[in-house]
Amino acid sequence: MLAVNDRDGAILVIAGAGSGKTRVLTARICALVDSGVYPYHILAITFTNKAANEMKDRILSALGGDGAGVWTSTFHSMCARMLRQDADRLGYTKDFTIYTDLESERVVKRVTENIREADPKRRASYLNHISRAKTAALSPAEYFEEIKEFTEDAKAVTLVYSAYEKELKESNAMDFDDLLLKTVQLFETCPDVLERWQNRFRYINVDEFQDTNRLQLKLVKMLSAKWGNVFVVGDEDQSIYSWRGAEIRNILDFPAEFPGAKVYKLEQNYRSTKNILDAANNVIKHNSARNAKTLWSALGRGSEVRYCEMRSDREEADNVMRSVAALVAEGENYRDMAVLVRANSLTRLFEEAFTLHGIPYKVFGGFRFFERKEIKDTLGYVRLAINPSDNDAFLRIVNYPRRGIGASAVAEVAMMAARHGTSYLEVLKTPGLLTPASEKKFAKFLTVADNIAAALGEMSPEDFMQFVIKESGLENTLKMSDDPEDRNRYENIEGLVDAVNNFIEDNPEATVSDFMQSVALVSDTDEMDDKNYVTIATVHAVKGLEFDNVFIVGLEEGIFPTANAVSSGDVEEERRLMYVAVTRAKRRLTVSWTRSRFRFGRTENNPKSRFIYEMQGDKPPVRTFAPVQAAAQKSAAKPAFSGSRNPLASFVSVPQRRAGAPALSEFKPGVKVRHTRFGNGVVRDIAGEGDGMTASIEFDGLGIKRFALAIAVNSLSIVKE
DNA sequence: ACCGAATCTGTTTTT
DNA sequence: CAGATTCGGT
Repeated sequence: MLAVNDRDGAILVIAGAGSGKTRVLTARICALVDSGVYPYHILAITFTNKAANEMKDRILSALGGDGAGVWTSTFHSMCARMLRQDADRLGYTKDFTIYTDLESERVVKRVTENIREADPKRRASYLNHISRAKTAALSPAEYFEEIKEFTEDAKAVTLVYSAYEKELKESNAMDFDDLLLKTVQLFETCPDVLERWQNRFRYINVDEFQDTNRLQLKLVKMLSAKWGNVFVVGDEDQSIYSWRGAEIRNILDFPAEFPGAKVYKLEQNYRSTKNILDAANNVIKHNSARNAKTLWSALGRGSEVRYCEMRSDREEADNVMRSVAALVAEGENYRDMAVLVRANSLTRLFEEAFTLHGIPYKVFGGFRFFERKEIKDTLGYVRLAINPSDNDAFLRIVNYPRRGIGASAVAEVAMMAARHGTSYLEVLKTPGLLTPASEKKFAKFLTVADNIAAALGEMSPEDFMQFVIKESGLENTLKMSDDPEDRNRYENIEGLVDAVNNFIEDNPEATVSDFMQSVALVSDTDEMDDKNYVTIATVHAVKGLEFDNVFIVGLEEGIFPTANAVSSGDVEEERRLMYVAVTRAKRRLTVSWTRSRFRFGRTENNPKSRFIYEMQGDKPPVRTFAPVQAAAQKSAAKPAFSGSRNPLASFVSVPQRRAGAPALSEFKPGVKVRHTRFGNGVVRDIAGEGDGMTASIEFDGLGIKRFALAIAVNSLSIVKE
């Protein structure tokens, strides 16, 4: 291919959906190496860690050991790695903590309480402003000048921003935007560092360029300034992160930014059948901010797109569940199916329907393992051991588990820390700063923190993690607790040890510190694997992925496009999102909407999405597949199977058991159980055996539901009396 | 300091 | 509706 063999200079490849973007990038890198470029001099930046790893694997299998020198990573991981090396040049230590937005939110919340002008309710807005300011590389004072004319609370925003910055700096911490911003600043203030990296990265390759922001563009420009070899791939029609600061301009203006750049277009789609592609093209052509291009496919027409109008959200979930079962009956695999939603909250009914009928699934987008409170709390101890200045970690764990330390005691520490310009932990360590009564209160905690910090350098990551769980007192507290939720929490914490193990297995040289960094930067899709389950995900989470069978659900005005987009009149990004959703499908696409949906405690009746009309194009309205009404009603009253004669059992594949899941033999009539979604229940009846074993469980206020135990066991625990 | 009950509120997407 | 926050009682 032309683009691939064009070695030097700036090159932009506009690559339509399914046109083999990643393949082009990999082929390009292999071609570079073949032409004599040292792999060591090649940088490849992707959007997710998973994509980075996949690319690395592909390069390795194409080039063998030679490929190992190519550096593949995301912007954020790359910056974190660079900053670790030279953090001291910016006044941080190498052990700086990466604050995810959860931490940022906590900081803003705390900071807001001490600022008279600030309204605690506008937290989200402040965070937004801070991110925008950083992405524009503006200090609080500079940002104030920018916004003062049209922002009512510009003063408050500025105060919160600068207090936030102070907190982070004092905690030796950086947020996501800082990772990019501080790297740019490092390059600006330390030309020697920049030159070192320029000499290393002589060929820079960037995937998903349409989703880069200003700082990322700046980084690319700085790094490539010496050699001028930049190869970027992207598609403005798939730009779906403008709300996070991504600039479509980066790709549209690439030729202007990099004079002499060559531009290639890839318009052949190798992924989807013609019917699916027509639908995608029909949707996207309604957008104006784009370089017109039309994807074409050499594949056949394939199945018609299915349009399903449902009466209710439950019926919609039921319909998808049935379709999945039917497809599996035809020989399709769960792993080749995806249910795509606009918002996380819409996944719920699908989870319920799938659980109820024994269809294995995984949800991506939304709450992640590492965001669970108990996990965050446990990691708080690790954070404080690695970075003793991390005040947010201190506040998180100082009274968890309960040590009788309340707000007033903590306030005393905060005051002394401010007065003496030290970290909270340092206040505890310095004799005489606190009243004797407080000092006594904190003594236990201080010992724990000291012991954990001492253990950090002495133990293997795995032993250290175990030690933290014990020493912190979490093990005792949670194991002693009679709240069944706590048992679950403890199991999750134990899962953390597994996570550390897995990480060390993949990176034998890695330290706990490396693990912590990876935790902050993992994304949902990084966890995807090839096990046999249906993917339930937000459209954002499946960018770059493909599935044979795709269901796009909830296609109603106000949902997809969202109410916000509709009222602000800014529907183009929603349309690109729809385009991304449609183009995930290879062979079969089903879209559905419903006339009534239960949301926020009330029933909504929204008209079907404008995207439905657009998809259908000039073709006569495509036949709408009505739900099987009679059957749907019946099924709502009764599970689709009963006893051991489970018609699904023959093709249900059993997912991997969650660690600590109860043995199937533990389920007997009369046993009390807890389901992660349905709550507490009692087993009424058991039928079948082995993997085909099913249980009827009566839930408080929800009636009796029947489960395929081998699958549902992951969501069930036995409640011990 | 801590617990539970009453009350409020917010609901798009995430490296 | 569910999660967070506030409040009042111990």
